[in-house]
Amino acid sequence: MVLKKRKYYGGFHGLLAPVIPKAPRSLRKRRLHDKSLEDGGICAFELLAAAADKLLQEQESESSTSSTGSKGKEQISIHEESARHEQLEVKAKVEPVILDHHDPGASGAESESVAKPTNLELSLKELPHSEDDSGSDHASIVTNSDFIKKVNTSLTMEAIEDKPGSIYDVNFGGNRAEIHPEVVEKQSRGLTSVKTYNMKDCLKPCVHTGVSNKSYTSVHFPSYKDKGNVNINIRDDDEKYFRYNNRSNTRLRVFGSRSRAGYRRMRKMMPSRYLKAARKLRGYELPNSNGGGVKSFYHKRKNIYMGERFQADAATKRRKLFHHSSKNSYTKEESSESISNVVKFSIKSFKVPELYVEVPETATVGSLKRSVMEAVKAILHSKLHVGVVVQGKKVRDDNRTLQQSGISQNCNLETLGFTLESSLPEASPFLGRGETPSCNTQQRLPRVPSNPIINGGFSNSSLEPPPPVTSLDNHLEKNEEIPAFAAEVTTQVPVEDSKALVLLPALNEEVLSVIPLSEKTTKRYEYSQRRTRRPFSVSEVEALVEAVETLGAGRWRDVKMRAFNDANHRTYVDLKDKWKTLVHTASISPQQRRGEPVPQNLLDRVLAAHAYWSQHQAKQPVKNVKTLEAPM
DNA sequence: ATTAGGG
DNA sequence: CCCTAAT
Repeated sequence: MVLKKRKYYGGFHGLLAPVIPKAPRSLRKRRLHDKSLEDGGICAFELLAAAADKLLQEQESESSTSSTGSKGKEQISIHEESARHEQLEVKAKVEPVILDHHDPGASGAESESVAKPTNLELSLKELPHSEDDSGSDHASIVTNSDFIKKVNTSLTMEAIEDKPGSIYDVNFGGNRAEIHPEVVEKQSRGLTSVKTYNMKDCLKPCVHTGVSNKSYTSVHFPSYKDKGNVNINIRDDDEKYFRYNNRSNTRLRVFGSRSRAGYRRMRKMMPSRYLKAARKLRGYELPNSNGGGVKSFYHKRKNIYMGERFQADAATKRRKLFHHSSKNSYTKEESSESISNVVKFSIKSFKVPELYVEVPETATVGSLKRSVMEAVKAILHSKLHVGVVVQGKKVRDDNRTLQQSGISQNCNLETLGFTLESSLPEASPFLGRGETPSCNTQQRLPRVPSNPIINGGFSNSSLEPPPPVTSLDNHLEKNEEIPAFAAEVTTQVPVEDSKALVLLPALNEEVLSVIPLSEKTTKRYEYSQRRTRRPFSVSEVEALVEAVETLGAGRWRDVKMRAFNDANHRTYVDLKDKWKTLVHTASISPQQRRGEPVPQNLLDRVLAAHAYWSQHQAKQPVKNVKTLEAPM
């Protein structure tokens, strides 16, 4: 309904908000010395980066050595030196089957399909224990793997199929292999530390053609600070993901699930309550519940032809739910024995606001690493706060009791949520670093405040800001379906009464590089941005007054059609509101009025019409317009 | 989808 | 303008 409403009159003008420069960059300047860097949180990311590097190096250096024997077998070993040190080593032996020919090549010499074993080794060392137990335990970075898929040195894992336990396409710097999740087994070797996971030896030549635009790589680092939990999830839009978890024990898990590609989109477009409903419908449960923190969404795409309202609406609703998108999984237990009911919460994980990393395909892993790092730092640098969300509403009053807040034994778990919110300075601080604008860093629809977007500090983005409508092309391969993601990253520019959808690249450069959701920034962008303000012009007021005089106050739908049928950005609700303000304006002294002054004669008419319709049954069908107009 | 009001 | 309850 609402959606419809917006669609109906929506148009997208409202979305045509000025591009808001978003991007804090100053943060990038901060170096590894930052305290936050030393936090576990950051290390986690480093791990990722390190892993990527390792993979790369291994791939490049190893030419044909099969260190572990079994050929055609992938192996990922995780060494757990000790829970204390949390030194982890992830080894992955992969026998690349084919090198992507199209690969511009990490090393041009390998442009042929060559089967070479690759030994991948990751060392996750010294996961720092955090000093404080505050909420910066988790950090999540979600990247659209499209950006790195074609990077020779990238590491990507994506589900090839949309079925549970389907095959994962693993790309280690150009070497591709497939992994069958269901075959992954854990082979614990002793209490000590080496746990090996064998992926079925199903390496198969896999030519990478095109890219699934639905792929997302998610790296999740739950609190490893104090608990040493580290999660690395790599999932695609279909919600499959690999996860490395070193909670109490090291585990590697592969999750496969039904397609939830749309879920993400849905989440962005729908009010949480709807999402919940959707989830329920599908009987889907967030992986989050087990600490994973990876959310998936089911989305029912709706036809949209006039985007403004639709998106605005969706975004808007979304925003309410999770203040900062940081959602968490937790469990609540009840105590039947307490004197006064006790509510126990077992929060298994927090998820920081999602971050989106957007980098050119040509970016290097190193760049990606830096980008991620920046993002993490941005978040961790700020103080984190915990928010409590009950039934989609944030409980701001810390003095309220749980009971008063609706958090009782009987409360539905689904209605309770915790969020981690960071209070980063302004986004601007993160901008900075004159980096080459990444070709397509774009802002999201004005109405859909973007998630933080991290613009990798890549320098070779030769891409020009894509022209309006084609901007999406940069993100999508021709035949690919336009993912919601891309759409959301698009910026629309207001066009008076235009129904055309105009997508523009964000203002160039100053493209934000890192926009972590933060108390402040998020507030501004939240999940949705309010429509750009568009004061009524005198002529509009005049039209409105005229319409109300004839139709009466209350028949806004008719007023809309009569006087603003072509003004897509004026909904009947807007007209109703405007009338309200007009009545108010007309009743106050001119000195108290603001904005473009409305001719007194119009205000007089407003008062007259208001008085008139207040006494008459406004809603009836057309009345004697004369009656009213004469007097006026 | 609209209307009516509060925020 | 946004958000919602109530139609």
